[in-house]
Amino acid sequence: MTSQLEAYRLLQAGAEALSFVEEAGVCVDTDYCREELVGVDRRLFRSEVRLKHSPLGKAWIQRYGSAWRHSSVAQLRHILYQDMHAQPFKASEGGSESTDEESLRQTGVDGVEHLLELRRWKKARDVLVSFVRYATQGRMYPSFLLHTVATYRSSSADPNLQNVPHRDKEVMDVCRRAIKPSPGNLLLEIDFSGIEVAIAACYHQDPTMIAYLNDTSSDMHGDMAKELFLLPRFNTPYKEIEGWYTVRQASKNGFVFPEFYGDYYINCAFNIACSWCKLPQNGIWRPDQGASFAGKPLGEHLLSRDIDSLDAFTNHVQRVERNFWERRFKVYNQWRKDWYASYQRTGEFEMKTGFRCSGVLARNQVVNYPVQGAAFHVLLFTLIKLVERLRGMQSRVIGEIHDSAIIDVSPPELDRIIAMAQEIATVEVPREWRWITIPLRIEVARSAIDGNWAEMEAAG
DNA sequence: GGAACTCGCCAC
DNA sequence: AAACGTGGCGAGTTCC
Repeated sequence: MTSQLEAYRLLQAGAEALSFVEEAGVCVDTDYCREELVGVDRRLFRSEVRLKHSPLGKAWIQRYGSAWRHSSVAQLRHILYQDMHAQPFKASEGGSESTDEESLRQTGVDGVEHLLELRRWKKARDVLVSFVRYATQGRMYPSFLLHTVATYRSSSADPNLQNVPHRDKEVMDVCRRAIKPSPGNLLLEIDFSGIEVAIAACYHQDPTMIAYLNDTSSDMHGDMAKELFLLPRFNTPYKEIEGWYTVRQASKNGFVFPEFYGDYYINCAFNIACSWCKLPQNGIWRPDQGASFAGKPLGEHLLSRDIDSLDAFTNHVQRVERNFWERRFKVYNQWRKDWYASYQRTGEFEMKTGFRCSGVLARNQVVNYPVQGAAFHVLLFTLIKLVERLRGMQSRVIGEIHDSAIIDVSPPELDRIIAMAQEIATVEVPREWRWITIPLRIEVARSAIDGNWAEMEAAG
């Protein structure tokens, strides 16, 4: 078992390595930011005009006049739930009626789509403005901290380089085009794929999970997708069927990962029904909408197996969940129970990397912290070694996002750095930590020379 | 005029 | 029994 002293040494070396990362800084194209802000502002203006002329906007201005602010959730709450008598869909953390994206869509009020569009581009605007604000002579210097997070992960600030938009393709493009390699260089991103799932397996040693992780031809998310959506058998491989990727993603992001984090079937069923099947709308189960698979909407696949309501789907997901934890991954499930019981007895637990957690923690925290923390420590170890070995070279590690490192690479050094990263991740990490019993894999992506962070291609 | 709070939302 | 884990940040708002 790794000792607390080793944990301390990892933090010490990590802090030193990250100080070099901070010193290197990130190249940012402020001319691009300023130009792009013109277009973003134009989008914002157009959406604001549309909102003003919608029923929602009219009601808003009628009550607040020139004091109306589309960014004021307090005003919005009043308009939606008092003046327009919309049905609150859920409460926020503090107990008031929520005005988040899901809640706005659920109201069905005419005009919320313009407000959501405003929020989307406001986010992009905030990112570009912060880049301009933090840039000095074409570089900015985000902080990477190791002492702020309960799980012993890192955080980033001023600006936060760990939450630059990615999933929304359009917004991602606008924001990440601003981040560049140094002149003549390229950006390289080294990413540990599925690291949290692999690290979790090092704790629970579930044979079914280990088999999935060792057999690259198996596909856990694909198997779960078939079960979740009751997909029929086909003569052709699933991956050749239209919509397979979407269905698999729905299963992964709507069921498997939420279950790993501690969510449960009622939420999963509802989210999948809303986000992927576009169900239920106004309480009516409409199987003809949403993502489709083999030319048929997912709702129809479900209907053909007698799932004709949200209740029926929820019951089905409950059965899938039982099968998931009580049969498929029962050893994993037993580990969660034992791990939590041990915490309840002792009031503390220790991560595989030697970090100790104590205090009043909820069950989900107790189960998640050791995985989240140790997974990050694998990245931190890799980053420390990379920073060490890049001394005397031209390339610099310039950032880190929990399971990936970003490097500003001088082209002649590219192949050497990729080989270095492969060696560290797949040989040196498991040699340092014998408890790593699952093979670790990295994915490498690169930009063009003088490219940007929005246009990354697989490399290595 | 600033501290502290809530809310929404981006990342992993 | 409980019910998605960890952060940072901007805007609005309230309080002192």
